[in-house]
Amino acid sequence: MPSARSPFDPLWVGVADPLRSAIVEGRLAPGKALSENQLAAEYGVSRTPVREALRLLMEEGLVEMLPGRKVRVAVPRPSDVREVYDVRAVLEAEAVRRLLKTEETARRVVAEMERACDVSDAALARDDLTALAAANARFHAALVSALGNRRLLADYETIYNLVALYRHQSLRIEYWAEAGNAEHRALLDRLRRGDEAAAIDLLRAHIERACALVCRRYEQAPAPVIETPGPSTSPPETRSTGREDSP
Amino acid sequence: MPSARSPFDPLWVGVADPLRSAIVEGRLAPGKALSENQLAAEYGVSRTPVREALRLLMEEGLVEMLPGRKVRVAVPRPSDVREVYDVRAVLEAEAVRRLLKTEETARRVVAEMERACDVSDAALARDDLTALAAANARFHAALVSALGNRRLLADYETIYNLVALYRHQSLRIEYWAEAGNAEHRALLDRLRRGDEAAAIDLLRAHIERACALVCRRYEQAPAPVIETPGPSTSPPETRSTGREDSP
DNA sequence: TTTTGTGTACTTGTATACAAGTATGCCGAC
DNA sequence: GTCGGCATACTTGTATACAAGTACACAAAA
Repeated sequence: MPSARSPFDPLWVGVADPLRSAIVEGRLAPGKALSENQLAAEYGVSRTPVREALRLLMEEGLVEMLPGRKVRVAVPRPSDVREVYDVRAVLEAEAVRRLLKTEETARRVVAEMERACDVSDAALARDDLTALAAANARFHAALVSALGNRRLLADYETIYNLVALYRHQSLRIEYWAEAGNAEHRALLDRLRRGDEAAAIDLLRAHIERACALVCRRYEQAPAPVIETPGPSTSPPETRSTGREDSP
Repeated sequence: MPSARSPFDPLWVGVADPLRSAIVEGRLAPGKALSENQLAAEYGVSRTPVREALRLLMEEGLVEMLPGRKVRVAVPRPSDVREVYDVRAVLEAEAVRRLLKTEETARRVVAEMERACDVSDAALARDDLTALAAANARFHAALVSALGNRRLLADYETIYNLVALYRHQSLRIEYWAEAGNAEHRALLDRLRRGDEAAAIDLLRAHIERACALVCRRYEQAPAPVIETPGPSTSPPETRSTGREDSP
């Protein structure tokens, strides 16, 4: 729930929100050049709100500025990927620790995570990738809610957006979903038994595996090419007919 | 070291940097209203760079926007304080864990932390509060460097700025320095012995105590008054003759 | 005295104008 | 054909102009 955007919000949220979605959902590929003028024309506002939106997305790491001051969708380097996954590991591990501190919280959160797993399985069976991604997000959101700290939660959301960006360019969603859900169930098992150390080990291994997979992908394709502008949210994204991930 | 600001940097860093320093160092009190026009005049630039600087500082939590769209130096609420100290505890605890993972790193970092403690003691003996604050920062920076993650490090720096802001309004620096340094030495002892659990317990207790102290202060003085503008970096800050913290 | 209304002097949000820098493509010369 | 140079069409950074909203003070009326 994107926290109820009112029509009285400043214009830049009306630019930042859809732009963020477009990047996170993979409709805007990494390396895509973003022109202030073009975005302004696209969203029917002037450059000023566009600049503010871009600056926010830069803070979030979804957009980056090149030495020549040109702006583009962030092109992740392996070091970035590793750091982001590392942050995720730190936050989720801490969530596990806090989760297990009080039995009642543990029961509640684990139940919610389990529901998310079920939904995830169902979505996978139906081949409904959108629902699957949502269910996965719900699983992690439930876990991380145990942090009980709005600031850490917000950081986690930012990080999770970056993970989504990385993943879109490197893996078929079916793959990580299938492999991931089994590991999620294993984690739930450890949580139910209250085995903190085992749960955290599992979590770290899970995240490290995902990270390695993504990193390998980026090392294979190290070309940080600046793509030509063109209308930014165009669905027929030139070369979009074939999947890009057959090994 | 503020990472070598070149004269070719965009103008807003020339606003954001001194403004951040002024807030963190306590020259701009929480609640102080910040006017774009006034800041623009003060720094000899137009409103545009000022706006970008303010937006950055808002992201960092040093500045906040009121419902009426007025901007002021952040006035911490107890819940904010608790969350910030909590984030700090999470990051420092993780740093301890990583620190103790490899003996060589542990030795190096602990040595650096010890040096910082010595400098801190010396500064305290000389009553040199500036050097003392710097030494304290060095102690924590050494610890947190063990995170080995630029992103976490940056987050920690942001958090540390907020802690500085909170502290300035609530405690005499001598107080927390004196109490803190003893606890720092105790932490070093646990680290040297490689006792992770004890070190983390100590750390958490240390941070929680500091947090409680600050929180209590803010609960005593709950008035989030908007101070009248006036020239922002004025040293004779109206009511600045007497210390505000005799209990 | 209290209350109400209005004007004024602020505030920020947005749009636009201008300046400067950079890449690109074309055209001519070799 | 290839290379050099210039013009052009971008880019962003900054300043300013305009609009709209808010708060406060002052004055007039009850």
